[in-house]
Amino acid sequence: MEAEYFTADVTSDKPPFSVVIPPPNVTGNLHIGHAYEHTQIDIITRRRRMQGYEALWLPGMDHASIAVQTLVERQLRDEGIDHRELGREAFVDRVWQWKEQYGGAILGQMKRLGESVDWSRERFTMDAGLSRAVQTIFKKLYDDGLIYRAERLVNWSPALRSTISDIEVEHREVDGELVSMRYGDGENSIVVATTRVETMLGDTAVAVHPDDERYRHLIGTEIELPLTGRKIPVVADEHVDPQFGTGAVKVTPAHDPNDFEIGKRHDLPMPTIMDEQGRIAHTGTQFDGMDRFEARVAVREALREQGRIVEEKRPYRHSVGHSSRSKEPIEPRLSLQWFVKVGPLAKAAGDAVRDGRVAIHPPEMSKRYFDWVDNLHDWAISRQLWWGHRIPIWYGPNGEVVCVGPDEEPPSGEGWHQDEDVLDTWFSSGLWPFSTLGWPEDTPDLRRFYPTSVLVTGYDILFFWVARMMMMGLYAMDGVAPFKAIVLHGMVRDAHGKKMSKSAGNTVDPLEWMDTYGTDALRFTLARGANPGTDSPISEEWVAASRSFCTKLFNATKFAMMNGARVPERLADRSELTDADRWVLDRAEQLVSDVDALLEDFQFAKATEALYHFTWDEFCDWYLELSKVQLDAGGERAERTREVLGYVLDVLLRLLHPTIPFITETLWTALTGGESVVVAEWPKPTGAVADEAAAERIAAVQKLITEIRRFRSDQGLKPGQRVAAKLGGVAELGLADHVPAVRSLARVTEPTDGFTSSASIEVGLTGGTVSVELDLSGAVDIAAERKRLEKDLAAAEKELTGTDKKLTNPAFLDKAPAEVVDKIKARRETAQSEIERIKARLEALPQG
RNA sequence: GGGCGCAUAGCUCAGCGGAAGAGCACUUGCCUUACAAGCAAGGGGUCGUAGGUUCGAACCCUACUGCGCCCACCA
Repeated sequence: MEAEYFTADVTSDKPPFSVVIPPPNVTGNLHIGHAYEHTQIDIITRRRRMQGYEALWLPGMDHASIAVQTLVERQLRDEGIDHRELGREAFVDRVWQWKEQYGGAILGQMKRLGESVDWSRERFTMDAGLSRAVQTIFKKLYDDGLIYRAERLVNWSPALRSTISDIEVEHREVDGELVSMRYGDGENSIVVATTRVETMLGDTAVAVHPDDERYRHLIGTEIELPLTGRKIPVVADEHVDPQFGTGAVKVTPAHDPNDFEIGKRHDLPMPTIMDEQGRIAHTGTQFDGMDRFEARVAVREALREQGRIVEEKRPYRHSVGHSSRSKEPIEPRLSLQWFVKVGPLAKAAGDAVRDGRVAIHPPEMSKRYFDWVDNLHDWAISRQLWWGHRIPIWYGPNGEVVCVGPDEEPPSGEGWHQDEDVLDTWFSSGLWPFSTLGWPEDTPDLRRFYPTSVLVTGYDILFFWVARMMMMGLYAMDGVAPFKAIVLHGMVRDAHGKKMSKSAGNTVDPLEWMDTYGTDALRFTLARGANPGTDSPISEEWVAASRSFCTKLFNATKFAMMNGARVPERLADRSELTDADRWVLDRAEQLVSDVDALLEDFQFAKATEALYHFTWDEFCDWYLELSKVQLDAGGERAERTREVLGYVLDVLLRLLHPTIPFITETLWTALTGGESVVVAEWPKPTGAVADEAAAERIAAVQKLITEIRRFRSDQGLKPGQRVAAKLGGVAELGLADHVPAVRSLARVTEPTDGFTSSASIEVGLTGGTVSVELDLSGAVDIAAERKRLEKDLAAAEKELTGTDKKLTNPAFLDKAPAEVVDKIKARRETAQSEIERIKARLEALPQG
């Protein structure tokens, strides 16, 4: 157990900080999506810990009971065992075996991601403690009249032989058929249409609109229902749209939601004509025992033989609800189920976000949330499964119904039995933020960590889980919402933004990448793609690039330490530091405040990007190179440089630690001699005022060096080849101190006695021009030089035209803010002088 | 049927009213004493189309086109 990661040093006065983390995949695999999510959570938590908060995770597992049950059923089937014959208790044992088998693997994988969690078994769901929480909340809801039992039409999954909830139904467009058929005969006949012909066996009426003249004479009469010999009434109902189809609707109350409502209004019988596996049953016809799809064909052909088929449209494209777990079309089925009355719960859940007590990141996602909680149907919570929390209701021999609380003895004796159903998996998952903290007991954890600080999860689970936790939390915890912030991320996609799926073959195994490139490289890649609320593509190439970054960081630290870098007690006075020192310190200062603000706002991608660019483009490419010159100078200068190197690296490694914990731990402890960067202090801005003048001089040096390098490259000089050069105008611009740096980085040496200027370049800087004369001691590539100058000239002329156009526009001068006008004016002047300079150079060039 | 989002360099994405950006890929030259998993230099975009607002639009508005997602009990 890695307790030191989150329980050690709990001595600060910082408020507690807790995070709810979603569970890994029930199959036991660490999916790349989980690596993505857990990386974000770990970044948040590690930063908080460095800031001195007492940070706690509430890890979850096994919440998806239907999926677990399906998996174990499949496993049993592979062994040739029908789980129904196994019996309930033996089945539950199997599930526990399954958990033992896969649970451990998941823990190992999480640890490799660098996560620091108490994975002790007590925190896992389905344990006694959590069952107690489930029982307590059920009883409370029951006593408050928010749980009721009713016969309703529910979504039935014939494959699972269980109810599923509304949100577990996926609507998909499928090619079906629309069959119109005649009921009754002659004058007393009506044509109705359906996509599910087999349901006609359960029809108990035909409905028409009350004002529909075509059918007025039939209302109240009875017509014959084919194949069954039954007589069914024609009823008038407002629900029927006279414009649609024939204006007449067959009514199957037990197998269609609309028809159920019509059936209730007209007090129609509601025969169920299918069994729990979706086979026709109890109709007394030859179709009994047929599967529903088989029956669809058989019934249609039987009607055709009787000449009752009037019209067929095939294919007929329409939307059909499918079970999100087992993928087959769901069947509306009439059955007795337990429901939660969600009205007051959903209202509270909506209000908590509406009035700002809970913030959703990114805020655009709030609308989806409101649409959902504001239009919620009552929640069917009973499931006809064996794995899950059983409904704590006992039935007595004389029709008694008793809800048993956690400290109550269930009634025993002849004829008493517990409800066979288990609760919807989201019922217990909704309790997560407080049941994991020991609720219903009044524990120290609960007092300290509820409400939790932040929930990080995918937007795909907003309705399933987030909204449930909101409802349950607010209800159980006296109106205190379970978290202060909800951070929604997108899905990890492949390199081309395609959804990852096993069938598309574009899934990735994060463990393989971790082995090849390192865990930090994977984490860095995932963090770099983590823009709130949007999907994130990932590819192996990008993980490789992240590994390069880690290597770069390693080498930079190695270089600094080889040269004696050390973290100073306190930095030397600014007057003892060079422009380069001041510049890099100011940049680091800026980085601290940028990264801190971005992480505070859960902008992982931007924070990671800022760290990447500072490390590579500023620290490595410029400061390390400049520091070589300063180190060569020796003495105090070198000593100060070692301190700046140490200081900046220390800050940088601490800033990077939440994202790439492993390499930063190694480098930071080596550099500082500190115990562990995990418990190091999170960098804070020092409040130092940036030295603008130093920054400007460094920018000038960078430009000068780049221009010389560009010239060298154009002239085909090898990077290592040193060339004598005279630098003119340096002192006038206050850059005299930087000459050694320019010479070192641009690889130009002091002119010697035989110096002959064979080429020269001029670099325009703010405040003046530096001229560089080079002794190439050989032919100068005049064509290349001309080409380059012409390109620069074209750019400058374009700039002049653009700025001129603005400055000659009176409306612009009149209406644009003064600072914008000044900026454009300055740009125009620069362009003007550039053009003159380049033109002079071109004229001076020998003809070639 | 309702709602939301996205169209910017070859690919993946930032930028969201005042000079078109990054990473990868690409071209050229380099084993320059931290790093070839590297260094240096460079090429590449009328910011989906058409209108409008504005001194000024990738950015705001309208329409259109093409993608993607969510929600939904019309036979």
